[in-house]
This record gives sequence, structure tokens and C-alpha cells, in this order.
Amino acid sequence: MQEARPLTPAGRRIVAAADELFYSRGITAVGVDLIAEHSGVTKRTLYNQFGSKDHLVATYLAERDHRWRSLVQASVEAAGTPAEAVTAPFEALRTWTETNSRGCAFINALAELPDPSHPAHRIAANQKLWLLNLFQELAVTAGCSHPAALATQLLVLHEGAVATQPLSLDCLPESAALARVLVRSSTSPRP
Amino acid sequence: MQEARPLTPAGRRIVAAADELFYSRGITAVGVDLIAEHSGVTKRTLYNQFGSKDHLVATYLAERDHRWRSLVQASVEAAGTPAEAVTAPFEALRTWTETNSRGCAFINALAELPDPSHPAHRIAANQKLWLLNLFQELAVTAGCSHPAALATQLLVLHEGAVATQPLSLDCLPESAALARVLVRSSTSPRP
DNA sequence: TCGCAGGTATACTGATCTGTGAACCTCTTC
DNA sequence: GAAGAGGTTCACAGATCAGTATACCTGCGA
Repeated sequence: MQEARPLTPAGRRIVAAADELFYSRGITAVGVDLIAEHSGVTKRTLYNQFGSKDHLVATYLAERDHRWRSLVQASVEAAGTPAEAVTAPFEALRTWTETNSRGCAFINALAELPDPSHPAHRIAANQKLWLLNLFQELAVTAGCSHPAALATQLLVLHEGAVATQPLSLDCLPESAALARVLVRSSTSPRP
Repeated sequence: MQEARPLTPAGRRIVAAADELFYSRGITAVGVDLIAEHSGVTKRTLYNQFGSKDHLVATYLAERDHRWRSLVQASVEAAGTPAEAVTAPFEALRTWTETNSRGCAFINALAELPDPSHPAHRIAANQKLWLLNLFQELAVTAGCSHPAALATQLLVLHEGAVATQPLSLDCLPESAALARVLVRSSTSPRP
């Protein structure tokens, strides 16, 4: 149970290397030896800090989740109006994908780790639920009609844009544009 | 170069076992020994038929792509009106996900095989491009305005519904409903 | 009857993977 | 100056992986 303890400097370097390697090459394809080498650390230190590869994978996903949520929160707070705040996550996604072009790390992780008891499943499901609830809360604040249905639609548009990203079809602009239209027509159904 | 030669009975059993195992457990996590065992075949036969695991993976994806396209085509042809034909792939998806509940096999494969020269990338990209073009052709036939933009929107909705599927959020109905609304408002902009 | 394609049976190579053991080093803190 | 936390070094266990070697079997068509 290393999760309560804050990470040591070596632990932080390990997570940083794991983040880059797991995301860019896949979890199963990257061995702990490679992560240890890239973080300038001994494999022994890696196991002293994380206990197992599965635990390191969970830490990698949790850290990524934290970074993503911070970016979305900042984007929401920077929005000018409540209506703009509803589609702010699409702005965050545009920034995010500039440096993360291999799709959703959580969806990718679930593809490689089908065991539902793996901690990755809980983290991934929580991340999507968090975004769904955020969409709904923002829709309520903006006075949208049918906020629950709208939130589901926005989540699907968001995930669709992320999922198609590795295919270089450039769907994000169209997806964000449709999201804004949906919010607009939901706040003023009869203009 | 085994692709031109039709598959032998043992070859078909191997592909069937690979389809089930690769999709449900992940490509990297499933070894060729397991596939040989599940198809009641020797590993030697597997290598005589496919030459390498990478080639078997490519065959698995190509066969899955073929099955999926056939289902979509049938759904399109069964549609009553040109407008209903545009959203027919969402009907096909509903049938498809009844027995394929671990998301998109192609997106999942790309997550595990980051090497862009792997044949899986070409097959996955072609599959999404085929669907995008199909949406556009159907939109043109149905007389939709801005068929290219509409096709991109429908693809995003489609991929979003598939991507969120392993999370059990049940987004497909809302996604399909929005798709129908988009097509309707695109065929008759001012009712 | 001959040859051959498709397939079986089994053992094996060499690489790679996660994870451990044991001894040692170095800095900080009490 | 003693103790302990954080880290290193390096060897190693045990499993699993992709892919190969060799010899054999069987049904079928020329």
C-alpha cells in the first residue's frame, strides 16, 4: 500500500518515464526494465516504490487523470459565460491533444487490461463519470434544458473526437462546433 | 504472402479463435500457443498458414472489418427511406454491440501496436475512412445540406458511442437519437 | 501407385518478462 | 556517532513468449 505515501524524487522520475512510455508504446509492450532505464533508476528502486507493475500502471493513470482534470478545470474557469463554460472541455482537449496524439490513455489501457478487477478499470470509469457529471453541472448552471441528455451527447462527442485522433482525420473542430450548437440551441430553444 | 490463398479449414478455425481471444483479452496478452490450443490445431499449422503472429493479427482485423461492413451494408439496404439509411450504421452498431462489448477492435489494436508500419494501422484507418465516406454518400443521396460536415459529425457520434461502450454508460441510444435529429434538420432546415 | 498438400506430435532455441535476494553506499537527523 | 531512509549493484529465479526442427500421418488426385 504505497499510495498514501508521497513520492520520492526517484519515484516521480519513474512515473514521468512510465507516463511517456506507457502512453506512446502501450502498457504491455513496455517492460519495467525500460522504465527503470529511462528514469535513470534501478529496477530495485522501482519495486521498492511501487511494489508491482500493476501498481505503477495505476499510478500512471491516476497521475494522468489528475493532470487532465486540472487542465479542464482551468479551461472552465477561464470561460467568459456559463454557456461557454459548458463546452470549455473541448478547448482543453484541443490543448491536450497537441502533446497527446495517441488517443485516450484510459480507453487504451482498458483495451490492454481486460481484467475488470484491475485498478485501471476503476480509474478509467471514474474519469469518464467525472466528465459526464461536470458536463451536466455546467449545463444546469447555464440553464440548459434536458441537462442530462445534453451531457451524454457532449460526452459522446468528446470521446468520439479523442478516439478518432490517432487516425488523423481531424474531427475535433467539427466535434467542438457541434457541441457549441447543441448548447446554444439548448439555452435558447426558440430564438 | 499467404493473403491471396484462400484459408484452409484449419486456417478458418485459427482465425475464429484469434478473433475471440484477441478481441476479448487483447492482442499482446494472447500468445500463439493459446490460439492454437483454442482452435484445436498445432502451432506448426498456425505458422504454416500465417507465417507470423503479426500476419495473423492483420488477418483477424481484416476479417472483422469484412464482417462489420457486411452488417452495415445490410442495415443500409434494409432502411425504408434515404434519410433512415444515413443513420442505419447506428442500427447496425446496436446489433453489433450485443456480442462485441469491448469497444472498437481497431482502436484497441492501435493502442497496442504503436508502430505505424504495422498492417493493423492501414486496416484501421481504411475502416474509419470507409465509414466516413459511406456517411457522406448516404447524406448526398438523402439530399442533406453540408454532407461532408454532417458525415464527420456522424462519425464522431458513432466512434464516441463505441469508445464509451466498455464503460457501461449506455450512450448509444442518445448518440443514435442525436444522429437522427442532425439528419432530419439537415434534410429539412426550415420545416 | 506415386506424390503431395494439409496437418499432427513433440522437443527445442533464444529472447524477454516480472519479480526477488543480498550486500553495499550516502546523506540526514537525532 | 548511531540509525535509518533512499538508492545502487548485480546476479538470479521462474515463467512465458515467438518461432523452428524433425519426423510422421492421411486422404486424394493424377
